[in-house]
Amino acid sequence: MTRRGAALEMAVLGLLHDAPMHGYELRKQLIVLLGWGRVLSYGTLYPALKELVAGGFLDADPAPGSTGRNRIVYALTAAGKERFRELVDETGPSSWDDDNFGVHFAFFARADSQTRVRILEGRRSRLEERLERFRTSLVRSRERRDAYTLELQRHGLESAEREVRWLTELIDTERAGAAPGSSTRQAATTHTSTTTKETT
Amino acid sequence: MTRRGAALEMAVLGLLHDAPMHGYELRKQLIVLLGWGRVLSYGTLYPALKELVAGGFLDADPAPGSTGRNRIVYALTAAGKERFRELVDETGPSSWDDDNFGVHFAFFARADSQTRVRILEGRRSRLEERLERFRTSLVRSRERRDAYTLELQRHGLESAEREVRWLTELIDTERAGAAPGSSTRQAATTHTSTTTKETT
DNA sequence: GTTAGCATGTAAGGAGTTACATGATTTT
DNA sequence: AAAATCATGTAACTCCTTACATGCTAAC
Repeated sequence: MTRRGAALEMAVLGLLHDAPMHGYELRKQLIVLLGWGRVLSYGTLYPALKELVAGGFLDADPAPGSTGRNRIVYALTAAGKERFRELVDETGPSSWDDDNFGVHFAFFARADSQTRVRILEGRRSRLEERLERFRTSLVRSRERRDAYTLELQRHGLESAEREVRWLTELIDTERAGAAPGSSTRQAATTHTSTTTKETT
Repeated sequence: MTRRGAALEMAVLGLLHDAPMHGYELRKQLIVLLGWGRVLSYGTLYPALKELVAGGFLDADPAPGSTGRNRIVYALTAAGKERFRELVDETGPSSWDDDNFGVHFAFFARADSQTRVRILEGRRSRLEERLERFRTSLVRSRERRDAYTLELQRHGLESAEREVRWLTELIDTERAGAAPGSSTRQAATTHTSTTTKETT
């Protein structure tokens, strides 16, 4: 029970809940799912899958499909679905960690409104705490800081404040009983039209 | 030569370049220096210091000062100053990594303008690459995504775009031969006045 | 005089990466 | 038939955290 990254566990279970997949495909989906610009490596994924199989959350079937190659298709077991539900319903500190918040958000559609609000609020207070501590330490030590250090801190502060405002908006929307992005914005695809160079 | 976190190494050398310090104090400074809301632990810091001493970059003096307690004050050696200079002048990919960029930026005042521009541009292209890949993958798979997934991705995209704009502004400022924050903005402390709730 | 905070360290382990090893399938 | 890319895995190593162990000093 080596506690293999809770975020990864939840993401894997959530994706396989939608549709069974083999590891290679799963990895690509995982990378897209969250802002994870970082590449999730096989050295992380395969051992994690192995453990989930050992724990009885996944079934591993040597794919009989398509061309009969050596792929292994993973699918959620009943225990896996139950485990995913537990994770989705979790509203403790672990759900608003830097690492876990993104995954929880990605599967918000599976949670009920109360859960969503609790997680969003938890996340917001965590950020506000950090912000507060940061501001105080800035005030305490403003001697001898050059323009670049100041700019770095100003930018950090601004980003964090923006994040807090984003969360506040989401909380308000949620309380009003609506889905995000339904009012003002066009959701995600305003840009995509230009710059479609395929430099792979 | 275990390659102990380049970011930590540079931050330690940079801070001790300004003023000798003992580990406990150093840790607090390190946490403030960057947006590091995360707590840098002693289990990371002390072994790192040990290694820098072993490498000849730091001198460790049992503090004879103040009350004669058991503190160890670290100071840069000549080799340490040289090493720091190397790190400051470095403009390769390592200088625009997620992990290292912040530290390099924090010590920008020590680098010359050319170095600064190179690092800023490197950082920007790295972010733009990521953005491009992200946008393409969004277009490729817009089926079956609920409002929350879309909102998460929209927000991620927006943050990254904002970051790129920030870098562009800095590059322009740098090319014009000015320091950041000198034109429009008031640098860092515009907020601090409101919201001073002390809910610890 | 005891609690809080200063100060230094070590051991174990968690969460991941890189590099390697291997082979099947598809594309050129 | 060669090259690309699909696909699965392991071993070694990195960087960091948590938890522990120790003792000194300041404040209440």
